[in-house]
Amino acid sequence: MGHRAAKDALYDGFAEVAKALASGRRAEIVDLLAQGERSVEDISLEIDQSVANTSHHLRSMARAGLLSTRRDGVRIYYSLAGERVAELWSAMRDVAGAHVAGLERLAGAYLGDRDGVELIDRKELAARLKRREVMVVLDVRPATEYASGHIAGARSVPISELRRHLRALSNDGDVVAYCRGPYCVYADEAVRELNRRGFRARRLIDGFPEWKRAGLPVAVGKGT
Amino acid sequence: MGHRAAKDALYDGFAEVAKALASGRRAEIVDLLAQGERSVEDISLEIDQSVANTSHHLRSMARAGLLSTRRDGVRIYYSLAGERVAELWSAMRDVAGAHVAGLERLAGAYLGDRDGVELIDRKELAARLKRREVMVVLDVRPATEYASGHIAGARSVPISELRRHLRALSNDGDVVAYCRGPYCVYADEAVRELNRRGFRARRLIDGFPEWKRAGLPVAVGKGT
DNA sequence: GCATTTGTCAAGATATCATTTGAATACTTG
DNA sequence: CAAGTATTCAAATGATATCTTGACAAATGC
Repeated sequence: MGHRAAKDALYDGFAEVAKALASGRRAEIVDLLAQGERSVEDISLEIDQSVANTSHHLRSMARAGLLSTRRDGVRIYYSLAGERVAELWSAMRDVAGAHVAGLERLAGAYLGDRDGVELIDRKELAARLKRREVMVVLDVRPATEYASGHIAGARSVPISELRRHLRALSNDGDVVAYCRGPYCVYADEAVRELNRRGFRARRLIDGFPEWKRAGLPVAVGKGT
Repeated sequence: MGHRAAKDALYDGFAEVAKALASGRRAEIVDLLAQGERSVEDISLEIDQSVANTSHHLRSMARAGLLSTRRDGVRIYYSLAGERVAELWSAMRDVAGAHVAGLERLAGAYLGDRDGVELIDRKELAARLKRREVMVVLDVRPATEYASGHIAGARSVPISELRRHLRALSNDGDVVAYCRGPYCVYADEAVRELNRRGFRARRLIDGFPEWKRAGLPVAVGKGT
């Protein structure tokens, strides 16, 4: 094999990783797994695809080194193969967000009108938590995701159960909601609902994976 | 457009970025541009493709937000569209290196036997430079890449001119060679040649872009 | 103006490839 | 062995990516 052929082959090898991510459905899977491990069936429900098709996508990403698996009884759990994969996904999302023509339009179509949703960044939230300000932080992801890791001090209030919890929320102090990441709808919905009910609510600008990767305080388990 | 359709469209948008990187030749281009901007013809020579085909690859990556352009007279210079793109490439390379089956074999075929090439990591080299130890740092990339940015204190000795410079190198103290990145051959070749001539030579484990991104001291210009 | 240099575009040849579905198969547990 | 879960297979579908060739465009300099 000549020098050029060897170089081409090597870079084709790198490109395998990009190929594995070059599909919207697989991007959804990676985004989901950034929250923690999930079973095949679980994933297939979340991305609205058949189990067979989902399995196919998962296998091919695992072959490319993006995912790893763990068997527990009759179930197989997939997760990201490492920290670096999460960073790869985050970089890809940022690059797309910064430059891809029309991505803003697509995000708008999915997330709805974001004008009414006030944002708070990681740094400010972290500082406020550290100063122990009076403030409620709501993790509006499904309970299992909360259990496998959440912002230290946050309460689990899945978006589907937000209304039930509204009564118990005190109306003084701010409310901050967060979910899976910058393009996740749950926190937007929560903030809009809370604002309608008279709370001063904001959403964290991104989500839990970014918080954790920044080395900020996290907790694990079902909590209270 | 339904909720599901909107979500799919958004994630297809993210996947565009991966698609743009999902080819070995385009990966080579990004790796090259991580060293600094280059003209179309220059790039086409480096990746051994026709100008037309190279232009095509460049345009499609620019559309995906990975590259930006600048015109200077009759030439057009392409460069990475931002820091985040360099990070994306680096994450992709690392994930591939850590997991892709057979990548090691491919790297071996391209780089040759690496057993004889001793490595030094960024941290150690930075510490030694800071302590002002007696040591020669050689930038063995082409001179233009050196000029557009290099490790502070390094000397430009393109691999093609290494032999001519050997005589002038003092034989006490260590020699460290570096080039474009972890999979670049130049530094390997330099270290092997230097070892044959009786120097104690090592290669920096990655390359200049990683050094710069780590916030370590860099310099710009032709130097001495 | 006109030739030169450099890059882009359009069309086409070629060779595959990716996605999805449904049925069959494997693996683990009880 | 039966039930539940995941993978694989075969096949249909509908493209898609890469590269080449040749024509065109934009800037420069004579």
